[in-house]
Amino acid sequence: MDPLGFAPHDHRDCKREAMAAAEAHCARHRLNFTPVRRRVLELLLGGHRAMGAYEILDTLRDEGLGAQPPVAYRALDFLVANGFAHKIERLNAFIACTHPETSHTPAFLICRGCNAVAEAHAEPARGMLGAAAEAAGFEIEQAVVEAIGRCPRCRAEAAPCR
Amino acid sequence: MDPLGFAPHDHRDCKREAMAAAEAHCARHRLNFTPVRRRVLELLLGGHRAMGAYEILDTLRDEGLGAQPPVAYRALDFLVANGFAHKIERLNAFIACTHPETSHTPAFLICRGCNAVAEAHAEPARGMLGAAAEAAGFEIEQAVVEAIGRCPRCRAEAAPCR
DNA sequence: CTCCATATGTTATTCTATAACAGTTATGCG
DNA sequence: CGCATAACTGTTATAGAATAACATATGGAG
Repeated sequence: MDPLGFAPHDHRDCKREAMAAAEAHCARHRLNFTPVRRRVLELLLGGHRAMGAYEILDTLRDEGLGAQPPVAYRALDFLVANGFAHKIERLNAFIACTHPETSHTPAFLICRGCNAVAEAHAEPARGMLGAAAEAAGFEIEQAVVEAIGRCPRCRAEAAPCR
Repeated sequence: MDPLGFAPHDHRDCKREAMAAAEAHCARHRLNFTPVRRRVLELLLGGHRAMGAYEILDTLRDEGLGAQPPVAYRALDFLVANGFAHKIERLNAFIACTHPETSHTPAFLICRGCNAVAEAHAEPARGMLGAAAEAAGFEIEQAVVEAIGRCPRCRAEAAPCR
């Protein structure tokens, strides 16, 4: 559980930009960017890692923004539905989207050492999977692509002499 | 929750073959294919669909093979670790592998209508994702690829006139 | 103002998963 | 054989993830 993206950068910048993008998107689409929703996105952006719903809920509770699970889940549902965050199925956790607005099929690189998560692009509907689906008569609407492995930092720690 | 593979076939056959393959693999690798493990694989093969750990546990309990969650989870862990079954992260459920022995990177087609799951091949480590990982210095060890959509049957039901 | 949609608050429950420890069986080795 | 050890099972307890159901508030649209 550490920085992220696997490359150091200014978190404040990406947080500020992402919040601004979310504000703009909500204004444009008449979406209700309420305090709870805003705060949850801030938490995800600030944590800059995959966070469990209950971890987020703890903070909301401390801040008087809601004490029960549905409060957190509703906000997370909103963020996911609007592309501001993604769910990492493998971790049962959520992470802020690092490039919203861009239409994308997200793929994730999950480090099994430090649980850091990087978001990448992938179009699984094309390529082998798409072909297999078509052959089976299956219509792909959405895809979960999550690679588990080791990030540069953890690889370096594990095998310093390589 | 229905048949599977999206194509009708003789379940008895695939069940018998898969059990035989598991027996052989365990014998060859000195793995302990105990009654609980055997029974859980049978259940997965017989159900021929993604099954929750607690659904399996219910049956084990009825049959006097174990009443507590760890019993089911341990057996499932064994089956997954040895390639006899896979976990469907999206459903928090487990499914028997339809072609064990073959080394493979499984990908799944999950129907959101009936929850049927078909197993396909995919090599996400190649292609776009592999390139992105390499660029990030990330070493992929394993990947979860799950496509959500509609199977032929559910597509037909939903849009009979298409 | 009233109705309706949207969002929040709360209770309760279900499902998923694992930690921790106790007992039991199987196996290998001296 | 007898013992040590590893592997497996049994059980208790708890943590974590998710949602159903219903109550309340709030903010427009007509």
